[in-house]
Amino acid sequence: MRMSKGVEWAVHTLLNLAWVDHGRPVATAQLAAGHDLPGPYLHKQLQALVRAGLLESVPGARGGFLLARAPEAISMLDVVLAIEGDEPLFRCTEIRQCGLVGAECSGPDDFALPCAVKSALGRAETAWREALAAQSLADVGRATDEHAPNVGGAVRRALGSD
Amino acid sequence: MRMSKGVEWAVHTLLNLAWVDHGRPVATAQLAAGHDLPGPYLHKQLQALVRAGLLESVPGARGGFLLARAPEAISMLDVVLAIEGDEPLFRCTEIRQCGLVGAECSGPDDFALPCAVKSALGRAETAWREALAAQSLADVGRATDEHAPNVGGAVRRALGSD
DNA sequence: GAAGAATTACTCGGATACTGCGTGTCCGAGTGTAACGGG
DNA sequence: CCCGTTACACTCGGACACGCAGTATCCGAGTAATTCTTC
Repeated sequence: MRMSKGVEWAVHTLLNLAWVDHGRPVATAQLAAGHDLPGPYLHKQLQALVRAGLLESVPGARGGFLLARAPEAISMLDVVLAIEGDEPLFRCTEIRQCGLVGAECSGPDDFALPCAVKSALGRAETAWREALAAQSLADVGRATDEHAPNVGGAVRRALGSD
Repeated sequence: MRMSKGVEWAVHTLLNLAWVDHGRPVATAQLAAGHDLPGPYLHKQLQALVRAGLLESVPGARGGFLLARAPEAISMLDVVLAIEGDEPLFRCTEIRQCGLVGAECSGPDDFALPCAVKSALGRAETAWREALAAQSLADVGRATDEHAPNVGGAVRRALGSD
């Protein structure tokens, strides 16, 4: 149960696009070179971000990708769900109703309420999602600017020159 | 990034052991029949719970497994880590230091502090772990007893007869 | 010199192979039980 | 009748195949810029 590395790539790429911030789109090859990532695979992740509505794609010569919304309106949860999909971490298969134990539970209301295991794990997952939703791309960028003020300029030098 | 189904099996099996609660161990075949699970694979998960210190194994004839601690002392986090391993969901590969952007960041302190992306995702993971650690096996069992009082007796009838 | 059309080069988009982990299974080592024989 | 020994059956423990999702890659469709021709 480990998160796909595409999430890390997506967040850094979105941050780079927020830093560059000229009206022109940036091509996949430029974004990949920025962090030495395999271009075709990064391209696949960027497509997922477009489908999720986080990026705008510009086709044709001198095309590329640019942010579809302001960095304040993009949460970490949006990025994770765009890459990983919106399926829950824990999916209950209702084994409580199977086997000898399930057969012994003949009462009509024994399974009326949700499975307590599912509820317990679900509460933890809700806390995780809320913590992700509470942090925006702008927050992460601001934290980086405060801790390492040179990074923003480095991104503009590496990707801003066209 | 979905959780292994072994987690669901482990929690239900631990709950069943807590309900049965006679001093004698319960064999894998009995536990598997309780929820119609594939015995050999459940056995593999139970071994992981033994390695994590949640179960005691009793070898030999009429052997099996029994809880190593009281249900109040077993948290949902213990179970998840025992099955899934204690590696973090998000592992930072420090791509911020790679590629053109990393090369432009020549400042000595640009990478001194932790990556902001890692910190942001890590905060969410901490919230998830804390929510899991706050719920014990006894809590889940109590919730089931309140919602479906017949389940405990059903487990004892299905697994308690030896 | 300016306008229009054809060409060109570059980009995104989806469809296609490969690898690692989760899933499922099996057999051997070890131990407690039970039966058996002797005192 | 009681005790020691032997054989046994059952259990756990780790090692061995299979399938699917993540990983990595490629080529085709589409578009904007460019260039050439014509007026």
